[in-house]
Amino acid sequence: MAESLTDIARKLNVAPSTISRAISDPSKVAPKTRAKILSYVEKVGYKPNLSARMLRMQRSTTIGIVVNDLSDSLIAQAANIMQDVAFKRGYFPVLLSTEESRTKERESISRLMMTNICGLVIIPSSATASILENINIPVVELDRSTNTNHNDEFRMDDQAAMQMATRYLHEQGCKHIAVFFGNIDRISSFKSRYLALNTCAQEGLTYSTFFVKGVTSNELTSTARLITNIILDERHAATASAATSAGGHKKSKASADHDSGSGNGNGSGSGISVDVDTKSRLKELMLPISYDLSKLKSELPIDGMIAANHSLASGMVQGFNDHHLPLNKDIKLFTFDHPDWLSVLPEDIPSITHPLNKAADLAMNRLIDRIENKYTETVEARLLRPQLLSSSHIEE
Amino acid sequence: MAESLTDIARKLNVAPSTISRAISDPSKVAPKTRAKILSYVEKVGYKPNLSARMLRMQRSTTIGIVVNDLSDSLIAQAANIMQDVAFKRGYFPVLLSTEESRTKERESISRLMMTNICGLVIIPSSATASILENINIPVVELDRSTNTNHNDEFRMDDQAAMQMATRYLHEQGCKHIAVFFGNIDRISSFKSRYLALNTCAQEGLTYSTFFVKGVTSNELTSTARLITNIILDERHAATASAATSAGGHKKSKASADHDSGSGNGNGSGSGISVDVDTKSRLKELMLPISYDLSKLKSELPIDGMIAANHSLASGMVQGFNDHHLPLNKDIKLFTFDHPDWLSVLPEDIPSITHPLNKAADLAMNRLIDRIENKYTETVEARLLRPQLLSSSHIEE
DNA sequence: TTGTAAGCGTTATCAT
DNA sequence: ATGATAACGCTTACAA
Repeated sequence: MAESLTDIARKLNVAPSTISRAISDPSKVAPKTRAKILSYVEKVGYKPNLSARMLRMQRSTTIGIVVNDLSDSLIAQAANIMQDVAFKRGYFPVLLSTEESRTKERESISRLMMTNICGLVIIPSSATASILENINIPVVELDRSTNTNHNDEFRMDDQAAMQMATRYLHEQGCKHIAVFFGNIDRISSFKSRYLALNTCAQEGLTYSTFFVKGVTSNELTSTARLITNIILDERHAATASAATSAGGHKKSKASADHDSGSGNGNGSGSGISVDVDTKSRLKELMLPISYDLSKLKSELPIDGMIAANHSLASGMVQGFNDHHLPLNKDIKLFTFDHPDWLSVLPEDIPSITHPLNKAADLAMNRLIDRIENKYTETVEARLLRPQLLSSSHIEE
Repeated sequence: MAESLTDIARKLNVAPSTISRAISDPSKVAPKTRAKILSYVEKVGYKPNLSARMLRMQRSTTIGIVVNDLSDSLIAQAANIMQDVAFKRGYFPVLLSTEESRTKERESISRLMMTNICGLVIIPSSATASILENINIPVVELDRSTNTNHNDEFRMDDQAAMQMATRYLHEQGCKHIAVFFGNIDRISSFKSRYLALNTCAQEGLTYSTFFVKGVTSNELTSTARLITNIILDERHAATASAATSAGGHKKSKASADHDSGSGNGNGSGSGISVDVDTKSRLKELMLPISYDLSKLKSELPIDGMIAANHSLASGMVQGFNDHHLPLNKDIKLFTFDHPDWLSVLPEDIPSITHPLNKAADLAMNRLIDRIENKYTETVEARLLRPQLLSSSHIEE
């Protein structure tokens, strides 16, 4: 068994309190005894019992970090940074991932509260507000918002980001842009990005919004892929009908599944086929926010696509690969989040860097400032400016 | 403040011990009082103080999980799985990431010990063995090994994996394969994969091994990229000189294009004049394990490349992109780990799936079995069979 | 400067 | 079936 403070006190013939002082407040003990104690403590590798200390002091140095999805490398990096900051400032971070599950979120927070955490950084979901209702420790919201204005918040300036995205595509000469979102009712960042779109009127630019079904990152990706395939099919059908529609093009894996059902139906020339079939298929893939398919087939074919996060972007890219279409040629792509895998693509995809690392740093530092009462202003929602990353647009 | 058990006892006019029993051992209390207590407890949302409980019971249900790199999505997924298993079996997982830093590893483990963890799953480094020396709780090693035979171990069967890799490339008609490793002295999986290579003699197949410098994933990637660029330069120079057979040292100009055009690769500097220069540059990029450059320039040009993990693979792919070379055409690529980003590439790269998720599940379950004395056999090193993933090789 | 003693919130062992 | 009591290891007045 590990030695306790009292054990050591007996061994050295001093009072337990002396040992305690020697460790925590060296000035309050005679240098000589202090040296004796510390050397012995060092020798036997004494580790104070944190449970006892926390119980006695009625406070802990444990900070909870609750994130939505650790498999997301952006989030994982942010988590790392927060752990670092916490460590450096003398706190002990406890990291939990909810996988976008409310049940898990509830369990995790509940369990964290039992362990006497002294603060919490959380990437909230729409369920978080009610879970946090009776919590009386400092909380900081990262990346998303509960919209309660109860806590400090650090996240990207979605409006600025969307502005950059649309302006960029506008400059590239795009006319009609498809924008992919996830569930805007569940995830605040999708919502704010969607709302931002309304402020992004660019001359001669129109948008089609797609609300992709799915909760997890993987679900978003595969659904986005399917939708992209449908869009590319549509486009192909449209251009092909202008010329002669010569059978189907070559597709691989994923597009094969969804095609098997429709089998290109009544294809055989005759302008734009699809219609009913495509419509119903699209409906299945999207959230029940009405989308007017006719937009998709307006005179202006889609020549730009924006993914509101990197999971959606991954699906888009896979869709283009399925069609053996080069990225950024006929249709310009643009993605939020600047995911790692961009570096491995043969073509550049312009992107908005998500300043999540910076936000994470600020969030953890703010939390600790709150804990230590070094920051006592009213709550603040800090929006971090994103950055446009693109080989053909190095300004900013 | 949160209510304590004693507070509740006072409110209900019962002894604290009765409350405690009502919660933890319902059979030991009268159904009537039990109901009264539980309903009240429910109402006020009583949360037991875990510090006090741990202090009293001299044990905890906290399990430490120490991983090397959370930004690695494979690792992050494994961490998730372990957290799940732990939760489901009534334990509380605490996740920490070391970023391959020994200091952090030491700190993390030390801190975990103070919090009274009852078990530990760790992805060990070469420093772990000494850190764990005086630990007397169950430990399970995941993915890598301390080679101490003190703990249960769950990881991939590296030998089988390397066999699959080389056999596959052999079947594809490769003759001379470059194999990229990281630091084999620091990371056991690199070592075992390297050692496995010796058992992989395939008829008419030769290997050149590259030990890539770097600790973090990013470092490995960027160094691997540079080395790949050099290899491709060499190859280009070789074929060019063969074609013109100008029997001279004209190769230097060959690589000029990609250097200027390759965008953000942190500049491989000015034109490449092979031999001396290349040799010294290669040396800088690789660990001081002697490598005979002449092999690289033997009659057999490299026609296959194996990356011993996905960070190295990422660098390779970027190298090919820098040269605007299609993957898998003249040089077949092969990677360990089956990283996510493969799905986003236009070309398939065959890969070995790392059965880390399975291993993580087994590891956490074994740990808890040890904690609960449900498993008392001597330590076991379980090697999990990897799987070959390739579009042109669906067997296995 | 150091020792003494009380108490943090639990649970286990007794006694009732 | 329940209540009283001690103890887990530590910190912190307060006393010496």
